[in-house]
Amino acid sequence: MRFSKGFFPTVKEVPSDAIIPSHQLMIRAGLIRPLGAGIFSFLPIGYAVMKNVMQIIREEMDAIGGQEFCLPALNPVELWEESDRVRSFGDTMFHVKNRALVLAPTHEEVITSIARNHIRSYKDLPQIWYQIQTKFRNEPRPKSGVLRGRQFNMKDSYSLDASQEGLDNSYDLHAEAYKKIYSRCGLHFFIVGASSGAMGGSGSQEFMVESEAGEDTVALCDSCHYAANVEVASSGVAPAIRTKESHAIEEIFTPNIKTIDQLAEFLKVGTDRCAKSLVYIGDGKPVLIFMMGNDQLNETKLRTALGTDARAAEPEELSSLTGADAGSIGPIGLKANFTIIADKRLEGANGLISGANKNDYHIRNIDFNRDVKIGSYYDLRTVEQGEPCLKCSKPLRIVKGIELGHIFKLGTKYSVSMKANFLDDQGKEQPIIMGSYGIGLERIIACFIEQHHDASGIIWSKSIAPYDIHLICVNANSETVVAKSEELYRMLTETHISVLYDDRTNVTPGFKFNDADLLGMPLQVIVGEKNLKNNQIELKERLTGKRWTVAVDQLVGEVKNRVFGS
RNA sequence: CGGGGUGUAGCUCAGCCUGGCUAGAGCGCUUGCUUUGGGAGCAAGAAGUCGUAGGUUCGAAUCCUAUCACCCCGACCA
Repeated sequence: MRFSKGFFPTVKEVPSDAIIPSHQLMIRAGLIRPLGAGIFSFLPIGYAVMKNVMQIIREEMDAIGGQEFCLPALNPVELWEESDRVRSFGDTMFHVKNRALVLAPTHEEVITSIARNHIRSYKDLPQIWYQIQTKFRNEPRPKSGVLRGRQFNMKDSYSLDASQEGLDNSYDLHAEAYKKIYSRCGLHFFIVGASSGAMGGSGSQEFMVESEAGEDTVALCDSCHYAANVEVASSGVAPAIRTKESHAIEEIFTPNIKTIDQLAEFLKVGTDRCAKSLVYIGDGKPVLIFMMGNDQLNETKLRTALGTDARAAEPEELSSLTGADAGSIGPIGLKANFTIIADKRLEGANGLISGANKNDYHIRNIDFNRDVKIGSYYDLRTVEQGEPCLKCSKPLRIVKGIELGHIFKLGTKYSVSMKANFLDDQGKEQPIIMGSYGIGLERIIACFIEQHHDASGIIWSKSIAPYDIHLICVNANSETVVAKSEELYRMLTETHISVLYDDRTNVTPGFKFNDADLLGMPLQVIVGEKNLKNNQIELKERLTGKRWTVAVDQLVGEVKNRVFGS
């Protein structure tokens, strides 16, 4: 493509409302333009990258036996009522005003509908069905450029199996395909165990990249590569000590002591001797939760432990249920009947200090085995930076991550609610066992740029670069330089190398060099007067900035090696 | 949905607090000449309903009210 004929709207100035590097560079290099909040146009160079990513995805999906569909984005709302997801998506789903239609945020329903109409027998299974298609989600707050948009492209696939083992196999195939896809795109990623959450099902993993712009928080071990969303992460942090002797409990006057830190300071003890009390309401019933010292309660873990949603109690509820305000609540002398649970770290501990359920008083020497009826101990705490890894004891890092993909073992949630059944080899009707697997295309591109850029611009990998090489005609006024540039453009193009050819006559060399660095093709071929006099052409590797020259007649061979070599 | 911020030329922004002549700058754009290895020089030129609507005033980009859009923080995020 000739630069002079193409549409490459590069901009020098950083757009004012782009904060993260990928957003700034995608606009500056002319990949995208915003149309509304969370809505972007992909311009030719951005779409070229998108198509390359799609190609990699298609190859890897086809390699595991996937079949590509193109499903409608417009769906009858009735379909979504069958799975009860009109309610569960709520305001996140776009509804069409003048028809009973919705814009699909994902496609489990459509897939299940096709399956129930056509899958009859276990002999029709397994199937892997995928598509690359636009999704619509009414995000309350779009942000970070294309990372969180209201309309975006997703590769979504669905596995249909006759057995749990079949699902496990389809799931593993996807996990392997996803690793290949991200690796081929040039992304540094990691895999985390995730909570299967409201999707239901038995297993789920997220593919993530580490990034300050991320919306998830992850505990990572750099040594053994343990990785988990903090919603589910655990560490090998030491439990509370149990001393040999358990002294009798004793009430102590602690005026105006509200926090664990104040309490530990006042009594000159470590925070690990303090049992922090939290009151939650789950299913309308009060729950008293004990955490060691300043450990933070993890509400996702609490929800899992209780098997129900729970909320923190209001201040008025605290005093009516316990007899004290926050800061003086404890296990002994409660007014109401509580379910009492505690973090595993406190299991069987004694010599603990906790509130007396009387303002300005605490109780010491509490023995959880002797003095408190603990319903159960659960892992309820939020892992913190530097705690030892559960597997290898090396310190954990807590980082922000961007979710690039998510794989789910759905099970029979949709096949049961939507009646997608098959006859097994006993002639018995069974619900199809499903899996669901998603990859965000825009996120791959934005995350790639987050990981591969410098002060001058983007640094594409060969695999997804919009063009293989950037050919620069430095001196557009020199007939010999222009003639040689034109000749090389023709020769390289004939060799099936995709060339972005900067043939502009009206800009200075510096302008072309800066555009080339901004656009970020892996290899630059620079045709200039000085080198051409010596029958030489200059090459520049974008990643390293390394420059070298080759003889004119060896140029095409050298470029071919670079582009097609490993 | 709560909190904060911003809307002035294609882009980045100044002017607003303290109302007052014909609304500015840099970059970009058009034309001509010069220039040509890291975002060129000179000259001439085009380009803005100051987000929108209403109000106050002799007079509003500027003050007031409403509204819309966008950005940031939070809530939310199968």
